[in-house]
Amino acid sequence: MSMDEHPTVDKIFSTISKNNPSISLGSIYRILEKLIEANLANCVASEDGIKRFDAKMEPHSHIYSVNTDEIQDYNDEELNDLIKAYFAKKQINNFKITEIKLQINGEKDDQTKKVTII
Amino acid sequence: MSMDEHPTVDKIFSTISKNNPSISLGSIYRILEKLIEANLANCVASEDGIKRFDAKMEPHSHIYSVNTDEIQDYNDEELNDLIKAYFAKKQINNFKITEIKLQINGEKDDQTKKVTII
DNA sequence: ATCATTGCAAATAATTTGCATTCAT
DNA sequence: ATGAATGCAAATTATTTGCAATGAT
Repeated sequence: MSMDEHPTVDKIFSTISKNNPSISLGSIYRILEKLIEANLANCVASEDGIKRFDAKMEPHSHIYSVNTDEIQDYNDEELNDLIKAYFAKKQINNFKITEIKLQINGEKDDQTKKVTII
Repeated sequence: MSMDEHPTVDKIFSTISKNNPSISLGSIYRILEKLIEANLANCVASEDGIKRFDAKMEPHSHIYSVNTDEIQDYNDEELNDLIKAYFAKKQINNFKITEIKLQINGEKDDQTKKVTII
C-alpha cells in the first residue's frame, strides 16, 4: 500500500525483503492472490507481460510519462462526469458500461518535478 | 492483422500454424519483435501478465466485456475532441499530453451479439 | 489441537537465446 | 556468396504448486 508506483511481484518482494529477509517469493504471490480475492488489491494492465499491482481500489486513471517511465494515479471527478454524460447520450449498443478508465500518455517537462493537476 | 481480437503469442501461433504447420513459436516471437520495431504492431496492456498484440496502430480505445473477456476496439473522434477540449482548460502541470486512451469496461447484454456504437 | 501461513524446492508457463541450417537475393 | 530468417532445443524468467514445518489461536 505504501508503494505509490505500480510494483511488480519482484519489486514488492525486494522491498519487503529489506525489513523481512526471511520472506519467500512464493508467499508474496500467495498473499497477493488473497489480497485480490479480498478486494484489497488489483492487477493493473501493463504492456510488458509482467504482472503489476495496485492497492488503490477506487476506479481511477493513470498518467504515464513516456520519458521517465512513471505511472501516476489520476482521479478527476469532473472528467468522469463529463464522460458519463457523454455516454448517456451516445449509447453503446448491447453493452452496459460499469467503469471508464483513462490512460493519459505524455512527457514530463521537468523530469525532476512531479506532475500536478491544476 | 486479420485477427480482430488482441491475440496472445499462443493464439497467433496456433492460428498461423493451421496454414503453415512448420512455423515455430520462436519465429512468432521474433517476427512480433520486428513488427513492433517497425511500428507495424503494438503490445496492448493487459492485466493477466500475458502479452497481447494489436496490428491497429492509430491511437484508439478499448471496450472490455468482463462477462465474455473480449476486447473490442473503439474509436470516437467526438469523444477525443471533448477530452482534448477539457484538458485545454484544466491543465496538467509539468506534463505535455500526447495521447489519451480510454478503457471502457462493462457487460455485454447479449453474449452472442456484437457490441455496436450508435 | 487445529488450521492457516510459511519457506523451500520442484513444476509449469511464458519468453528469449544460441546455433546450425535454410532461404532469398 | 552473403546476410537475414528459420526450426529446434536449451536457457531464462515469471508464476504456481506440493509438502513438511512453523505460527497463531
